[in-house]
Amino acid sequence: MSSPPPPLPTSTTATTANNNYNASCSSSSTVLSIKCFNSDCTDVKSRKGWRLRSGDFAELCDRCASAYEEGSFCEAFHSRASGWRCCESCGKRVHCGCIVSIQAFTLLDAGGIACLACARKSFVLSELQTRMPYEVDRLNTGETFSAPSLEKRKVEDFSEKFINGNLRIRLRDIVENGNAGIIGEEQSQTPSSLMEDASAQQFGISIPYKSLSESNSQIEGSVNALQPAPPPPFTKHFHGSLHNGVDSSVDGHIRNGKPRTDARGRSQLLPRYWPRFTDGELHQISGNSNSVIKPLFEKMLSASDAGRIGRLVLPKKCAEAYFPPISQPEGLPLRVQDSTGKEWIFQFRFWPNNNSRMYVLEGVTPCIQNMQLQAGDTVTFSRLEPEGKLVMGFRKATSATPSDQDNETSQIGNGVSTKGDAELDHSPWSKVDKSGYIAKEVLEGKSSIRKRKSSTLGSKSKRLRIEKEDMIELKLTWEEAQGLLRPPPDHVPSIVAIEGFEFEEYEDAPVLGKPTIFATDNVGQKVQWVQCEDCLKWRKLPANTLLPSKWACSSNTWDPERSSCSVAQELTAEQLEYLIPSLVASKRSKDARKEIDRVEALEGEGLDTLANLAILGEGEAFPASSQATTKHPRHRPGCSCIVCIQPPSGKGPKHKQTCTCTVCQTVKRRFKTLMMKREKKQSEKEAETKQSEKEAVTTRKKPQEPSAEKLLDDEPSPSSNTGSESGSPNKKKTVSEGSDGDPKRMKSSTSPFKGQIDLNIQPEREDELSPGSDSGGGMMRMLQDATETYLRMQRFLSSDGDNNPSGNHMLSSGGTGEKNSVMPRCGAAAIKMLTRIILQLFP
DNA sequence: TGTACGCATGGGG
DNA sequence: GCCCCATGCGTAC
Repeated sequence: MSSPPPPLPTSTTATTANNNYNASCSSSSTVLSIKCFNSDCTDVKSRKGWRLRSGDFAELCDRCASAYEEGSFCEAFHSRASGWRCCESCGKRVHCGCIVSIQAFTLLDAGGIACLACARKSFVLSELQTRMPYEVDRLNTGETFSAPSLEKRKVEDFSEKFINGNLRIRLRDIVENGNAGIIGEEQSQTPSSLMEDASAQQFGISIPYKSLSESNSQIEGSVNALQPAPPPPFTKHFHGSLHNGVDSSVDGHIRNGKPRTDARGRSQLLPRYWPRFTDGELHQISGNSNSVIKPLFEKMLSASDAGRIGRLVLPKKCAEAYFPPISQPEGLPLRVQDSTGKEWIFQFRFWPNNNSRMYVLEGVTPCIQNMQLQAGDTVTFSRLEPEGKLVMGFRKATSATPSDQDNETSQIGNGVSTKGDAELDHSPWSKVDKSGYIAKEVLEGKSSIRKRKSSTLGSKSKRLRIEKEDMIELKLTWEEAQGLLRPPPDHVPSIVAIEGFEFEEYEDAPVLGKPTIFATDNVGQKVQWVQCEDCLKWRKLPANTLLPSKWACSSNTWDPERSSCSVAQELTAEQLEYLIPSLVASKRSKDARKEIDRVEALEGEGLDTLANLAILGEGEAFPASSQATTKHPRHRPGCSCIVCIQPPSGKGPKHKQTCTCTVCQTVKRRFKTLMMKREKKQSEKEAETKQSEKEAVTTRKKPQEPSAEKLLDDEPSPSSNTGSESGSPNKKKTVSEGSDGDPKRMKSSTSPFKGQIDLNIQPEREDELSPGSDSGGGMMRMLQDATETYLRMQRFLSSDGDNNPSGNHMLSSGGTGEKNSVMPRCGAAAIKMLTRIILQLFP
C-alpha cells in the first residue's frame, strides 16, 4: 500500500522552489515584468505557462514554456523540492502538489499516483480530467485540500471506458481553459462516454448545485426565474474545450465532481430524451459567451409537435426535472432563447391526464417555423449557466441512411455542421440497431405529416404511416448498416482496445460500401454476390471482399473470366430469386403486374362490364370513403371513362366497343347467351322473387345514395336513376351507345343491358371496392370470384389459343365434355356466377 | 367555417 | 397492468 501523498503545498508550506514560484506569482500579479515568470530564469517572457491562482497565466520564456509543455519544468527547476513521488506503474518521478505538474499525474484508487502516460494506458485518464478542474479550481481559489479529501475521491473504473487513441491532453489547454482540456484530434471519434463524464464533471463543478426543491422554490411563478435545476443526468458529445467552466465563484459545496443526479437522471429519463449535443451545437448555443451549457434533454418532433397546433408535448420526466414546477394546468410562460439568440416565450403548462400530467409547450409554432423544423427533427433543450437561461436548439433530421447519419454532416442549429459524432447507443439515432427504427422514426414523423392530411381516410394505424415499400426499404438493420461501412480509402487504422477487444479506428468517417448478398456456393464455400453497376449482372466474389460503393464487372479481379459486362451472368434467374428473396417478391410483383396488364389487355371490356355491373348494382354499398381509382383521382372504381379503362401500363391492345376479336366476341356471345337463357328460364314468379330482393337491396341502399353519388363523381347513381326512371334497370340504360360525346352517356353505354361490354378492365379495382362492402359483400365476393374465374378462363384461352382459337369450347358447351377437364368447368362456374349476379341485380 | 383549446383514447414501452 | 405520449375529437370562440 502506498503511502498517502504528501500534503500539497500551500502558500505556507512552500518549498524553496515554490517560494520562488510564490514570490514570482505574487510579484507577477503586482509588478509588471518582462522577465520570465520562472525566477530561476533570466530570459524575457514570451509565452504563457500554467494558470495561476489569480487566474492569470505564468508568463515564461520560450525555453521554460517548452519545458513546461513537455512536462519537464519541475524536473528542471524543482528537482530538489519536496513532493516528488513515483508513478506506481512506470516509476517516473512526478512533482506532486506543484501547480506546474498538477495535471501530470493522477491519484490511484489504491493510493499512489500514476503519471499521465500510465494513466492513459490504464484508462484512468478520465479520472485525471475529472480531477483537474477541481484541483485547478482549488488552487486558484487558494483553497487547500488534504490528501484524504483527494483520496476520498472515487476513481471510477475507467478501464471500462474507451480512450481514444487520438485523445490528447494538453496541459496548457487544461490550464488555460481551466477544464479538462480534452482535445480530440478527431472529435467525431471522441469517446462519448468519456465526454459524457467530462462534461458532466465540468458542469457539476462549475454550476452551483441546487436541489430540485431549492430551485423549484425560486423558479415558480417567474418567467425568467429559471434557476439551475439539478444537473443534467449527463451530457453527450460534449468536448470539454468549449468553455472555461471553472468559475472562481465556485461555492463551498464542491463535491467530487459527480452530479448527484447522475444516476437518478439516467434511470429516470428515457434514453431517447438524453441529450446528444455535438460540439457544433454547443458552440452554436454558447455563441461567444462564457456561459456554460448544460444540456438538458432533447426530443424528436412528432407530427403533432411540428404541426400547426403549436403544441410541443414535453416528456414528463424532462419537464418535471428541468422546467419550473407548475401546479396549475395553466402553467406559466417560459422564456426560451433559440440558437440564434432570439428569445421566445412559450407557455409551459400541463393537461391532467389519467391521474397524471401531460406537459406541453404552447406557442411553439413561430419558433419551430423559424427554425424550419418538421416532424422528425429534434429540438434540444439546454441551459446556459450561470444565467439559467433556457436554450432551445434543434437538429435537423436527414433522410440519409443511418450510416449516412453517422458519417455525413448533419445540419444543426443555425446551420452549423459537425462531423457526425460517434453514435451513442442510446441516442435516438442509434435506434437504427433496432432494425432501422431510427429511419422509421424520422420518416414516421415525416409521413405523419402526410398522414394528417389524409387522416379522414380513417386508417386504423395512427402512428405508423409508412408505406409498405418504404418499410421494406427501411428494414436496414444495424448489422446491415455496419456491413456496408467501409474504411475510408488510403487510411490505416489505429488499433484501440476496448474492454479487451481490439477495434480498428479511422480518423476519417467510414464510407458506404456496396451491398452484397452473402451466400454459400455449391461447394460450401462462403461467397458474396455483387451486382455490377453497369450491366446489373451479379458476380460472385470471395466472402471477405470489401467493395467500394460502386462496383462494376471490370473490377472483378477475383474472376477474370467474368470481369466484363459482356460475359453472361453466372446465376440463373431461379438461383437469383432463391438468393435474393426481395427479388422474388419484386419479381412476383412485377410478374403479377405483367399478368394483370396482360389480362387487362386481353379481356378488359368484359370484366370492366362486371365492374360496372358491380358498381351499378352495388354502388351504394361502397363506402363514401372508397378511394379514387389509381388512374384518375376523380373517378371511382368501376368508372369506365376513357382514362379509367386504360390499362395501367398503357400496354396491350385496347378493346373498343366494336371490337370483334375472339375475346370480345366470346364475351359478347356469352352475355348474349346468358341473357337468352335468362329470358327463357326465368319464370315470372322467380322474377317477382328477385324483384322483391332487389327492392330490399334498394331500400337498404337508399340512405347512402348521396354518398354513392358522390362516390361515383358526376355519374348518375343507379339508385337515383331507379328513382327517377320508374325503377326499371332496363329502362334506365337506354342511352344509345356513343350517341354523343357526353361522358355520362358514354358511361351508360357500357351497361351490360345493352349487351355492350367494356373489355378494358382492372381486376385490381376490386381490391378498392372491398372496404365497407360488407353490406353487399356476398355480391362483391361473387363478382370477384366470377372475375377470377373468368381471368383463369381467359388465361387458359390465351395460353391454349392455338388449340382453341375461338374459345368456343368453353362457351358453346357450357363448359362440359371438352378435352380439358378443368377449364370448361371454370367456364361453367364463371357463367353460372355471372348468371346469378345478373339475375340478382336485374331480375 | 376555421381555429384553438382541452380532454379522451389507445398504442406501445 | 401501468404509464407515457401521440393524436383524435368535441367544444367554444
